[in-house]
Amino acid sequence: MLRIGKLTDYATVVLAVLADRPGECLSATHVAEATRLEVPTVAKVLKTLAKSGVIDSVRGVNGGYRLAEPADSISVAAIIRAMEGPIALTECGLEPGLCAREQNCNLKGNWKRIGQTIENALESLTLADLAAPQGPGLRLVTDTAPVA
Amino acid sequence: MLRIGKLTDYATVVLAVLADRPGECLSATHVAEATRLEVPTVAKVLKTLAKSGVIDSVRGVNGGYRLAEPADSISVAAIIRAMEGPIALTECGLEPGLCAREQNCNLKGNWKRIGQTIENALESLTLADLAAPQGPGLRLVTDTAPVA
DNA sequence: TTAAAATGATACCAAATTGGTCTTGTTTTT
DNA sequence: AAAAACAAGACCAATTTGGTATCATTTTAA
Repeated sequence: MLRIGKLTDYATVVLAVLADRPGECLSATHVAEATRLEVPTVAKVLKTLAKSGVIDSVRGVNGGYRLAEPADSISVAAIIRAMEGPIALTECGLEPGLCAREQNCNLKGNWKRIGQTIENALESLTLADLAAPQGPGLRLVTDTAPVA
Repeated sequence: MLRIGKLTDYATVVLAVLADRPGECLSATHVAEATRLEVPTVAKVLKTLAKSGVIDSVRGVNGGYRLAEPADSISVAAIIRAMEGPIALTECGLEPGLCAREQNCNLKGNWKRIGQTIENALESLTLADLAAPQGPGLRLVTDTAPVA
């Protein structure tokens, strides 16, 4: 199963809550109650998202977190990147030197392209689309330019 | 990093070798030498691929493995499915009942759609494309119908 | 008929990743 | 000054995964 981590899944749920109350500052505790997730887990997710700039954090009493941008400006790709790092299916697609027989391997470049294509698909899908109950215009525009 | 297992990566390398000699029956040992991978690992990959019908196996002396279909008929999606099972990014996208708050979660359906979109993208890419050194027409046609 | 070559099946171990929790420190408001 | 909330990092446990070894079965060829 081509997969992402559970925390990334949680991240979308958490972000959906924030998207529901634009501008408001919600504490980790509040989000945990809304999502039925454990507080420490939610806190971890929120911190990770804040570190990469997807959400803003406000410290002190009545502090909390809020979206850094409107929900329709936050791409699913950005969320996944925030939680999991660069999007690539194989290590080969990331950095050279990890694969022992890199020079004889004619597949590496193609894996990279596949990853980029998927990333493009996720780039054009936003948090607003995800949060919408059965979002009407959930359209995925993917890679367009032939990768020659 | 949105990822697939190492064995799936190996599978593409292994299949590329088989694609290079259409019709010929290559033993696990031979493929291992060609790919510089360990024999037991290659054997495991080949067996998995054979079980799901991507390649055919021939037992006995001079036996081995060969592609079940022409390389341009074997999709990357089929390879990934053979090695990893159903393509889905989250458990929610697979079977209901795994998520505690499934009924209050408005994201589930959308995750499933994202997974299907990616699967479509991988469906239209074949082993022949992967094996081609710098394949000219590496085009990915993805989900087309708006997911309303 | 027998031996060798090859796959089939299974079990097992070790290591890496991940999910989850806890503790301590810092900031800001009241 | 105290309380509320985030920040940072250490830590542990469990699942998964990669990799290896063992034994059985099939088929060809001498």
